[in-house]
Amino acid sequence: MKLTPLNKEFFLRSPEIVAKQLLGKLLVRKLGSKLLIGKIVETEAYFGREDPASRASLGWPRYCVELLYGEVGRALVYMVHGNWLLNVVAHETNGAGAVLIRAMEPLVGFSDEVREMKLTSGPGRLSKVLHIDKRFNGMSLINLKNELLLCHEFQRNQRFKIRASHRIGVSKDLKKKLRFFIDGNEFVSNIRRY
DNA sequence: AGGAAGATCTACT
DNA sequence: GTAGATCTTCCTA
Repeated sequence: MKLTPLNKEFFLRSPEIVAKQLLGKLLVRKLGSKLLIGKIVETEAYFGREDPASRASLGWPRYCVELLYGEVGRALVYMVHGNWLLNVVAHETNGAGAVLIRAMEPLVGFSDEVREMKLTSGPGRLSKVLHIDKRFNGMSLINLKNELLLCHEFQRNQRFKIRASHRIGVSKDLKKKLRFFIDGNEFVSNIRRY
């Protein structure tokens, strides 16, 4: 079981593509001597200022907004309704955007409670279980030395069906469906499965 | 000091 | 599927 972080080129594409490609990839958290590994099963894509749901549309300078335009592969962590949400910066060269990681399937290092209570489905709960907070904002997620990373799956080329829906909790959404999830996976967050 | 925020839980039609 | 209460921190004034 070798951990190979995703490379920068992976994130140098449209957030929509990256959101789909992230499904099935691994989210790895080093917590002291413990190692927590989960498989990403649900994501959402956010674009630049043309996207009314993106923080980029709020204008800048503003917390987090600069990061949307910055180096890809970095974490973007902010608080919404008392929950920390984990995003990764992804966009084409000179673009802006990010992918929100909404849910994962616990694979390694998680307690039975986490698995039974589905504590990794939903962006807020996921951050709580992984102890992700503002400290991670701006940190690279593709540096093997860091405590939080995005890695390739252990067995590549696994097949699964990707489904799409509108983004959750967004007041002004785009016409395009930008929430993606693995069909049939029980750790996809319950609300609006289709 | 007040309000907003990409959430979550519960309880309805 | 929608609606409300409550959630916790950050932004703006």
